Order: sequence, then C-alpha cells, then structure tokens
Amino acid sequence: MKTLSPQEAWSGVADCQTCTLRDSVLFSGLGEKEFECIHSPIDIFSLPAGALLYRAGDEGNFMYTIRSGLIKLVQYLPDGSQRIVRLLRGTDVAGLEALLDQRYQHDAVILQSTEVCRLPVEIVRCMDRENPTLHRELMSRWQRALMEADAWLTELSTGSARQRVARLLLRLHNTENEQCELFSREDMGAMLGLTTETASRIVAEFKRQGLLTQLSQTRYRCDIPGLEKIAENGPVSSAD
Amino acid sequence: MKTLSPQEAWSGVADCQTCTLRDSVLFSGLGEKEFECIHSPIDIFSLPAGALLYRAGDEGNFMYTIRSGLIKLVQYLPDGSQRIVRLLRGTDVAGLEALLDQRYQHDAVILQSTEVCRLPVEIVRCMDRENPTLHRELMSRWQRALMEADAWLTELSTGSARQRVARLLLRLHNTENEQCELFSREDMGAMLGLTTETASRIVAEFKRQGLLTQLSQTRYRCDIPGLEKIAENGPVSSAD
DNA sequence: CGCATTTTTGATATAGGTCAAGAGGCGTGG
DNA sequence: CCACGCCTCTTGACCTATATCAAAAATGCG
Repeated sequence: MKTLSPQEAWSGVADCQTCTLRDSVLFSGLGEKEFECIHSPIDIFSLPAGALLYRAGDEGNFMYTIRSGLIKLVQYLPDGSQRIVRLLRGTDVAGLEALLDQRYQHDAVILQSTEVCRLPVEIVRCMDRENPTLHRELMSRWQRALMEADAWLTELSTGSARQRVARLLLRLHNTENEQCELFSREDMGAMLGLTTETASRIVAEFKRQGLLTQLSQTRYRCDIPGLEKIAENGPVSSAD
Repeated sequence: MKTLSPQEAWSGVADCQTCTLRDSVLFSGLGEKEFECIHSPIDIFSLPAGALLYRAGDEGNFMYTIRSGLIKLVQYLPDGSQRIVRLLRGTDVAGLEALLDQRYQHDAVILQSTEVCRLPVEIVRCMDRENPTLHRELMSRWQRALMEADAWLTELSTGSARQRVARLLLRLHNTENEQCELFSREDMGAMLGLTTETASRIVAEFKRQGLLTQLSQTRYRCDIPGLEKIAENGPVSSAD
C-alpha cells in the first residue's frame, strides 16, 4: 500500500490542527469545516538522504508537504543522462501533479534528511472544493514552482561555469549565517549542466580564493559579495 | 487604459459563448451562469510579429488566451543578456500569474502574428469561484506550463548544440505536414543557450545534410527520423 | 537601387569536456 | 583498533565544441 522506498520511516500521524508549521504550510487558513475532509490519516515520514520519495511515472496518489530537509527533482533524458530540474525545501509541496491525476513527472530524491507530511490527494481535492483559500494557495504553489523553474533556466543554465556555481551558492546560502550546506559534486553538475569534474574544479578554486571556507564535511561559509560579483561579471577580475 | 504596445490592434469584442475555439480553450465547460461573470467586455487583439503583449514587471491585470500565433516569454539576467524561457501557442494562456495579483514575470513578445483574447483577471477570478471545471482547467494550465519549463531545461538546455537544435525543431514541427516555421537565429540561440552564430551554423549544416529543406523564407520541411537520431545520439554518425 | 539588418562563413581562442590517475574519507570486517 | 576496499573529490593533460571576432553574402526595406 505504501509507495515509499525501502528506507522509509513512518514517524507518526499528523494532527494538522495543531501543526507547528501551520502558518507557512499548504493548509494555513483552513477552518474546522475543512478538516472534515481528512478521512484517512495524514502520515508523517522521516527520510534519510538518498531515499526516494517517489519515482517518475508512479501513479500520483499523494502530495507531500515538506516540513524540513531538501529534496531534488530529477528528470531523465532519452539518452539516460539526468538533470536536476528543481529543489524543494521546507514548506514546499512535492507532487502537485497528483492533484490532476497525473503520474509523477520526476524522481524525488532526498538530498538532506527530510520530514514530510503525506497528503492523500482526495483530501486535498476535497479541501480545494470547500475552501477558496486553499485553492488560492495551491495556485500560488504552482506559480512558485514555475518561477523556480524559470530561474533555474536563466540563472543556473546560462553563463560560464563559474557564474553558475556562484549563483547556485547564492541560492543555497542561508541569509542569516552566510553558510551553506553543499552536496555532491555530481549533483551540482546535474543542476548546472556541468560535469562532475568541472563542478569540483570550480568549488576547489572558490575555496582557494577564499570565496568558500569549509567548516565541516558539507558546510561552508560563503563570501556573499564576492560570489555576487562573480555571478554577474562572467570574466575573472583576478587581482586588483 | 490599454496596456498593449503601440503596434496593438483591437479587432473586436469576443462572444465567448459562440467562440470557435470554445472546446480547447480555458473557458470550455462553462455554463450560462458563469458567463454572468463577464461584466466588462473581452476584447480580441491581432498582433503582428515583434509586438509586445506585456512587459516583465507590468501590473498583471489581464490574462490572454492565445487563439493563434506564437509568443515568446523572455527573461532578462542581471548582466542584460536575455533568455527565452518558453513559447506559447494556440490555446495556451499567457499571464497566469496575474490571477495571483502578481506582476508579469516575463516580456511576452509576438514571434508570429497572433490573435489573443484579453481576459480581465476579475472575470477569471469570478468564474474560478463559480465553476470547478474552470478551476481545474486553470491548475492544469499551470501544470502544463511547468512541464514545459522542465522540458525546456532537460531537452533544450542539455547536450550538444546539434542535439538542442534538433530537439527544438522536433518540438516546433507540425506533425501533419512535417513542416516547421523557423524564426531568427538570434531567438533560436536565446532559446537554446547558444550564440547566434552557432545556431546559424547548425541550421546551415542541417540544410546541407538534407535534414532541413527550405520551402520559403521561414518555412522548412524536416526530416523527422533524421532529427530524432541526432536528438538522441550526441555524436555524429556522418555517413554509414 | 542602396542601406540596414540578418545570415552565413571563416579564423582563432578558450572554456569546459573527457580520460585517467591519485588522494582523502568512511564504513566494514577482521 | 587497524586495514582494506569503495567511493567521492581533486588534479592533471589533452582535445574538441562552442564562443568570439570579423567580414562577406544574402535578404528585406524604404
């Protein structure tokens, strides 16, 4: 019955009415009445990095609200090569297409350990009928995904490799502490349309130039202004 | 009051109830009742190639159903270079973001002379409230745009220049007559993330190889199987 | 018919791909 | 606790695809 990967880990049944994320989440703005739509339980899952949330082509029976973590949406080309088309993080919704009775369009793979609420589509459909706010919220999610997709194209698939890497780092970095959590060079390549080697070379170069400072295995401190300069000016302004 | 470009051409007021495109268009499946939402008139415009439907950043007061023609959605990077993120054609909807009170995300520029119905957002919002079918139709438009955006990334921004051009041609070609209408090399480049020169070289090469046969200024006959081969196998299999 | 724009072509430079090897981590099992 | 093997990251050397710069051809427009 469950379609989660072997690494799945059921970690409870959600109580949406007392949800800590209630404000930022899909179901914000719902009243008593709409919760009557919840006939089947909404399960919460904890998934480790590497786990598969769903696979492209699977029947879309669930949507997922991401509570925390990071997920990549991967699409395959006829020749077998893969491309990461989007990242999803806290408060994003995965599997919107399920609402339209479509099969999933991507593989959804956990990049950083993630907690999700699994929403049966019938529930969301029911609520969508009852509640204009959710309805609007759904459209807004779609629009957000679309803007993200467009940005992915213009920012991360245009310009030199250095620019792309810089732009990716700027997207990933946490505004508060100027830090970011990097993932494998292979994934970076698949996001930017570069080879693993090129991604590696550029990250290494950024480290040497002090634009990135490694704090731990995957954690880095970013020189935001420096990266911004690179993101815009393609050409290197080596020393001045 | 109107926000269309100088080249605008008002060409009538739509009568949606007798619309010839009624079946395929956003408003399919509407009944008498919903048409009561149409308080202000829905105008039809004919726009020549080069005209601007709307500009990125403009206040989104209208959505547009495209009756015929071809429109490019253009996004600009900080450095001024541009990238075409999507094409819209007959039965597509431009300016969905207006429904969410957002400003337009792109410049929408006419590539091939186009007829559009201009829908004031209030009308669409009103109908969306009244009619679940339209509601679903809207979500489905968003999803379609999203799939298109993803495909743009995986098909048109990945692989060698030859592959990309081939894939673009396959996307553009009319299934019935194996023909396609090409546009400027500059636009092709902006769609594929290539320079104008590279786009030109490859089109020229395809012509020499007989994969494309020029029928008129912008019209070509395409060797579909040949192009498909190139779209998949990166490497050239020159002669066999 | 001549000017402006776009397309094509050429010559050259270079960014990034490819192939290959070494280095560093990490987990597993002895 | 150490050693081995696996995997990812890094680095090097080389090569090719595409960008770049430039000019000539073609096309369209007034």
